[in-house]
Amino acid sequence: MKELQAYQPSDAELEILQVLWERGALSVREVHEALSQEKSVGYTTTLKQMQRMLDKGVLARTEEGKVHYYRAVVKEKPVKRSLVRRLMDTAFGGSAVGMALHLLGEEQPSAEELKDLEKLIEQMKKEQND
Amino acid sequence: MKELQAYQPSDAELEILQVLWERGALSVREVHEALSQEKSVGYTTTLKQMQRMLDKGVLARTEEGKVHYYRAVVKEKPVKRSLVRRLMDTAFGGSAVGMALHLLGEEQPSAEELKDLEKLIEQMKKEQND
DNA sequence: TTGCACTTACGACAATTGTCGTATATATTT
DNA sequence: AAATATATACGACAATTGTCGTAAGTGCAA
Repeated sequence: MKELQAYQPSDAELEILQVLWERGALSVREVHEALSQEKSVGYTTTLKQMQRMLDKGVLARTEEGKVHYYRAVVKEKPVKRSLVRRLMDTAFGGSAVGMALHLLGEEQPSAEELKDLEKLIEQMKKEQND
Repeated sequence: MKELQAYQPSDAELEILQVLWERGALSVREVHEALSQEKSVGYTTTLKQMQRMLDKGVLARTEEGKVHYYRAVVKEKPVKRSLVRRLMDTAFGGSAVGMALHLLGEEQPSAEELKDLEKLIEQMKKEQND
């Protein structure tokens, strides 16, 4: 049985969510400023995207004077999980390890990161023997 | 400087590519049969997708009687790499390890897979000291 | 030679996306 | 109160996607 299809944000939506997940409730202006650091885009473009996300129920907002403050309704973890899962399913035959190997093969992790990885693996080995 | 945007197949396109990467040059019928195992979709839908991919230069074909045989022009590795990278950049701040950790935290790998992972990590540790 | 059976070619459609321009409403400043 | 900023609301557009229906071509079987 396939999962009910989870919410899959588009690229532009994900960028906006990313900002809101990190910084909480923000005005369109604030989100727009944040996005502008990364790319060039019109204010009304960001506004429109956020309004559409509001319609979809992905964002919620509260009004304060003439400014509207938006916040993410969808949770970061599950959304990212579903994004990763889709790619994992179509491109890596559903194998998390396969995808992880592919990822790790791409770049040299720092000593710090290697330690995290080893710790995780240790833990997984232990769980294996339960 | 950002990379030139690489080809990013849509979901349906990726499914088709997946079949062709695995099995080489196939007729539309054959691809359609393969896809039908996974989901319900009309023959002409698959045909249309493949024709569009031909237009884009993503696929190439040779005619043989009335049947056309299609093959992938784009390479599996780079395409997957770019797909993973996009998600990694937008959802995991560009950290491969961050994404890998997220992935591995999701499911219990088999003993076999754990071994692969450990081997990879050993290798990376060695490279670190070069 | 007629006519299935099967293939490709084409066109159409609705939904989604990314982008804006323009209009309107509302504060804030003179 | 009038003018100036600044926010939001709305509508539009082109491109992409996923899906088909229908037409037209081709070759083999009866």
